[in-house]
Amino acid sequence: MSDHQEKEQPRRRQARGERRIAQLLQAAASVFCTTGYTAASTNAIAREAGVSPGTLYQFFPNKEAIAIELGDRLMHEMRETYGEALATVDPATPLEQAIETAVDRFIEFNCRRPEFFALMHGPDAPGRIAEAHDALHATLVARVETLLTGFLPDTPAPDVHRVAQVCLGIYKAGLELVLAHEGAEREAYVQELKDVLLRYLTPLTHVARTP
Amino acid sequence: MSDHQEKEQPRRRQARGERRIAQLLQAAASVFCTTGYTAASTNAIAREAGVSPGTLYQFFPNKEAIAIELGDRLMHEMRETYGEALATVDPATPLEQAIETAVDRFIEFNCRRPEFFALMHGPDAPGRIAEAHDALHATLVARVETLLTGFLPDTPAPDVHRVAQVCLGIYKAGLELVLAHEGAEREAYVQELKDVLLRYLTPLTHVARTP
DNA sequence: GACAAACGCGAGTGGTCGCTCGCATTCTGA
DNA sequence: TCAGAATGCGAGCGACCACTCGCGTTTGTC
Repeated sequence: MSDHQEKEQPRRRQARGERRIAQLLQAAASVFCTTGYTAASTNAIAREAGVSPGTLYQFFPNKEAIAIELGDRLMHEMRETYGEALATVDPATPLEQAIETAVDRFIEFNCRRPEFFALMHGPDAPGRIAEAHDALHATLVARVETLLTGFLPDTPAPDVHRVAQVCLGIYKAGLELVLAHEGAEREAYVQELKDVLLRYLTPLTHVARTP
Repeated sequence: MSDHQEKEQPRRRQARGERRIAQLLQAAASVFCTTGYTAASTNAIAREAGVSPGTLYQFFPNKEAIAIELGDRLMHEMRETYGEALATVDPATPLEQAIETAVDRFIEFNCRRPEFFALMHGPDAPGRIAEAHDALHATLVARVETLLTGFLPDTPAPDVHRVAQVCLGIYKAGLELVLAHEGAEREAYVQELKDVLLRYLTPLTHVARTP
């Protein structure tokens, strides 16, 4: 039991290889973004990156691994950029400001990296990607739940869970509308999204506020 | 210019043929529902229907035509069941009741025919299906807009348009949650959906209500 | 400079899918 | 009864896709 090397020993990479990987991931992001994961062909990704199919498979064992690595890097960039974006809000701040901050941050990230939405909310997701998606969703639900618990202290847990799910659904729907528009129109949809969430949640806090 | 027959002269069908078509469409609905349009293979549809691939192509010229015909029948059934579901609401009825009725009707239909959601909100849609989807969406937006105009008489048209889009986005998000749950939990999500819409729209009517 | 390893290529392989074709069977109408 | 049309079959065709392989090129190391 001493010699089982679980997975690939990571091949020694030259600087050129790392550059190629970044290039390929950028091409993959572009292709995934326009065609979705399933419809994207590895040949198309290689062509977009200006390399041959064989070169692509020098750095990724299969198509899924490309999406996995891209997803991992996006997730890492997200955490790096915002830290625990939602965790910094404490119940002392008004609900309106909490929504404002959270929505602005996530919208900004999704506008800057549209491939994140394409990968995560895309309909076609093979094994590991679907897992990653579910994991992220579960994390977000849990985070929103703890946040909501601060605002709705007397609401029973199952209800909080449901409200969190609804909030994320609303956010996703709003994000789609936001990404589909530009400039001033986009800003207007962002504001609508905030309004929807605020008006949905405000009455819940009032009900819970009992002396 | 007298003899160009634009499209197919509809072949004379026997009763057996009509039965096969219904059988194939039901199989297609099942397969589309579980795998989505693109991932669904015509062979799988034929197998599900218990016939050979050749038989399938006796009745449909290609894979897209299957989805088109299925979509058409679903649309027809929807109109037949609910008539102009949203048109029957007049501004005299309270907003709450209007939302109640519209949401209940559409939710019921989508629960009874889940393939409708799979076809319409599925990510993969080739030419004509995407067109049908866009047409349906445009119709719904227009309908919701006229409804909203009754409740928000003083709101400018672009704002009404945006609000209608947001309402449909919320509905779609809610529908996904509803379809993902069963029984009492499902009912709870239906109620949340109604609450979201009502709370989102109510302040708009108050603002517009000027003496 | 020499050797090995990493990089790069693109034709090729196996598999799947949409769809066809030749032929057999069943039904319709006279 | 019988010709012709509709129905039914399933092996197979062409296209495409994920992925491989053999071989040539570049890079790091001594």
